[in-house]
Amino acid sequence: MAETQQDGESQLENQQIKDAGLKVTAPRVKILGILESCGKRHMSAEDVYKELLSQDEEIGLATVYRVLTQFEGAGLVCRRHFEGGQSVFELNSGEHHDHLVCLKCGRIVEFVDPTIEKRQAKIAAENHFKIEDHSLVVYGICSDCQAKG
Amino acid sequence: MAETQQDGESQLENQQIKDAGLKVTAPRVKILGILESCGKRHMSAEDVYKELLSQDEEIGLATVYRVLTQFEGAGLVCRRHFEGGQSVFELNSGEHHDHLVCLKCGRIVEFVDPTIEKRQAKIAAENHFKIEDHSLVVYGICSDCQAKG
DNA sequence: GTAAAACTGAAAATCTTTCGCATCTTGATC
DNA sequence: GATCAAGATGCGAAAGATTTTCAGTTTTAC
Ligand SMILES: [Mn+2]
Ligand SMILES: [Mn+2]
Ligand SMILES: [Zn+2]
Ligand SMILES: [Zn+2]
Repeated sequence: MAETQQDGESQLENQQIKDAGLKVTAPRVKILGILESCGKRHMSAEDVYKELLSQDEEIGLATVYRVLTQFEGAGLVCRRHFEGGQSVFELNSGEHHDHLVCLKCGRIVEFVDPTIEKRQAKIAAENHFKIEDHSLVVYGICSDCQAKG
Repeated sequence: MAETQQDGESQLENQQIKDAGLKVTAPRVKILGILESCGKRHMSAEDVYKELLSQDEEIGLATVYRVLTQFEGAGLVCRRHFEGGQSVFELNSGEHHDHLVCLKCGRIVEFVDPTIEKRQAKIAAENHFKIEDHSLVVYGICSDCQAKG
């Protein structure tokens, strides 16, 4: 049917979803599209849901959570647990990075520090842990917020 | 009255609570006592609550959360947000440290790495953030769990 | 096309944490 | 020690985030 037809941009998402081993469905295509082109790199499920609402999409919040969790399992997105309630999701850029978060405005800066990564590996090894993952978040006040008082 | 009498060990807790600017009440003394002598350095509110139940103490879960939050505000304990729902609390040893957590058995190893601390400060400074705090958790499999398969 | 398998939205259920409030304690004062 | 106001407690209810359930729908393989 005509409704099944997708606009050009969706072809990319369709393929990514297929490659991830998931079936191509409207909610998945839509949500991936939002993550890719919404401007905000770090979004909560609620953020995604609101964006869907603003686009008059009939997708429930439960579905948003379900799809984001599936995307996480498939390696398409990463889930982050910063301070303060909700998890935030971001497209998996392929390369690991850590975060600097402003406690006032929520601004996020991403960074990678090879020295820190190496030290972590060393610490894990010294304690006979097989390292699987890590989470480093530095909290502070960004320059804008410092200026504002 | 006789019920008010406290055993010797409690004197220490009483003083710590007073020093923190809090009134000395049975739940506070009991909870601080558990944190100090329960053996587990990192406990969830639920863990503390269960320990209280096992000691036939009539203290509600809401009170446990309230007291732990007060202790946190007073600097007596630190709250940690590891993966997996519940926050865990530990006595404030005075000196900051980070954690290595086993994903299989939950075992926790504490560590401090001056190199990492310095790099974090540098990264914050480079991005014009006034650093306030940070959270570093390394997840892995401990040697025991590796051996078990 | 068809049917099995996978997916969906809405509502209900969980899980952790916090609130509202009537009742009880603590600690300072007489 | 008795008094009393400020502060704490316990309980159940509520909140907020996320997951599960379930009956109807869609996708994909043949
Ligand atoms: Mn990021
Ligand atoms: Mn610790
Ligand atoms: Zn800011
Ligand atoms: Zn282990």
